[in-house]
Amino acid sequence: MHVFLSRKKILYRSFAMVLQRICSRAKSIKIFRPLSNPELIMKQWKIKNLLACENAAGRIRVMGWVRTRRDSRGFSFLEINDGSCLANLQVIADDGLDGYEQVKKLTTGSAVAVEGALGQSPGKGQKWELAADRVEILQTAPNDYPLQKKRHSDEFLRTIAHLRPRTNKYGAAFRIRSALAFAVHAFFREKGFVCIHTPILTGSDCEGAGALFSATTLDPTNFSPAGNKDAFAGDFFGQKVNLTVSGQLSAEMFALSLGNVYTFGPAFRAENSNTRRHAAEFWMVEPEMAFCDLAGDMDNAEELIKYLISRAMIECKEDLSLFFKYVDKDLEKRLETILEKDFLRISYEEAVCLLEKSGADFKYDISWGKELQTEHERFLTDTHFKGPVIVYDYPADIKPFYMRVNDDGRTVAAMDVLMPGIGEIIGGSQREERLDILESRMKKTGIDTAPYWWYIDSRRFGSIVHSGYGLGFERLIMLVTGISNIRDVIAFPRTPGNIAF
RNA sequence: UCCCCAGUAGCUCAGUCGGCAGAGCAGGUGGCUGUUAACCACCGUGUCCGUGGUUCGAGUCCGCGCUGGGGAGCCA
Repeated sequence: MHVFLSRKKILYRSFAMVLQRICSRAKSIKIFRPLSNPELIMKQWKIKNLLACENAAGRIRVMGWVRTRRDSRGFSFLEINDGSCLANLQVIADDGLDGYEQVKKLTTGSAVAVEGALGQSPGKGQKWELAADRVEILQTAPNDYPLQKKRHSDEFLRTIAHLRPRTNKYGAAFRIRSALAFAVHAFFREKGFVCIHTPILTGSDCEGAGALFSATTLDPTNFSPAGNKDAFAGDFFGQKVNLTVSGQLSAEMFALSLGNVYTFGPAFRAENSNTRRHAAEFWMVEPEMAFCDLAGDMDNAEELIKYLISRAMIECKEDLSLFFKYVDKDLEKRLETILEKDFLRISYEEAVCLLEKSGADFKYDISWGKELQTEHERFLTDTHFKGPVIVYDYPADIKPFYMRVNDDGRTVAAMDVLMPGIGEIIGGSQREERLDILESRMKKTGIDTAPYWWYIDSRRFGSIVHSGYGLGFERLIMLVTGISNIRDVIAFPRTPGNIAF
């Protein structure tokens, strides 16, 4: 049997055998070996690779879903999409095919496996097309398939969130999301950062950032936690437990040991936020850097955003073109501008001064000590500077305890990266590394220090200057794709009252 | 949570001054065609979001509720 196998295949087989022996206990691991059935040896292609071919390949096999069918005299055109790229593969199904009657009944959404020869297409719109000599119908979609060959509203597609990745726009968005997720890891890896997986379940009662989801194994119909201090004594962890709102505090511990670290994971916030920029479950990128001050923090944030945008523009050209063309006509130019220009850096005080002098008619008055409202941020990014702006050194009273108090005693080394159209995409700070000041700020802001003993403790042993920030991953996808609602850049969005999928 | 807007066919929407419920697309049938959001002809489709009210009469006006969208707050 093995006589006819090539050297390469023999090597591959022996490698597979070794691997199989190693993995013998892990039964779920599948070892891929060259198949013996010559019919199955025919290469199965992803459409992305097929369309990128320089020369026509031999007989090939493609599996995917029918996007549309157009009949002609004696044959049908099938547009097949397998999710590997935005483009469809045009398949020519001749009426001489076995089961052509069934092929003629193929509907949008049906699944097929097609075999045949790839050749140059005489028609406009595509370089290659597949002349099918076999069309295997895997399943015909009934005619109540909700996706049609036309544009649907984002609101409607949210009601069929399980099917929306089958559309051009959502398929493209989620391929871009994947590429950017990978790019996040690539960026930090190239810089020598260590990836830390911080806990999802947390015992800290308040991490500072808003309302929390609690996680419990107790039967909610059987106990009433309100006002009962020991209500969770019999629970899994013996205390009240929440879903994390941020990996920052954990990440800091690792920055103080491994140097530069980052986390990239989900965060959960139980705020009743009903906006296009908020979700109850979202993904956040949180670097923490040892021996790094606020300026270094801002440098890293700006570099990361530029890196991610440029990676998307290089790697997701085809998918991005859909957004440039149909979603936001100014998107391409805006992304190019972000790459070209330095992010403008302005202190909170300067920003307030500028806003006061602007003469603009704001709904909310602005003066030193007040929060910058969305309208103020928007004025800075969209009207005044027309580009990304980093505002830093905010009043201490409006920022959390862990941000480092500046020498003036009234501001903290905080920074927000504001993006045109998106608003705040990054929030970060230099962390308070001085034990006494940290403790006094926690007491001043009324935070119970007891559950944070470990965080405070880290400031006792070789405490150093360090900084970090949080990048809202969905907001990044919104920035890159021009999609204006956060519900449309996450697979199955969680917002108040909505968790159907 | 607050403010504003919307809810009519499977989808996207029109519906005038309160007077018989409409179009395009999708779907079905037939035709035509190397087509490409294919094209042409014909066919069917309604809890007008729900509820209460005003009126001879309500898709249309009013109250309440639900759902969705936009904005604000909270934030990433």
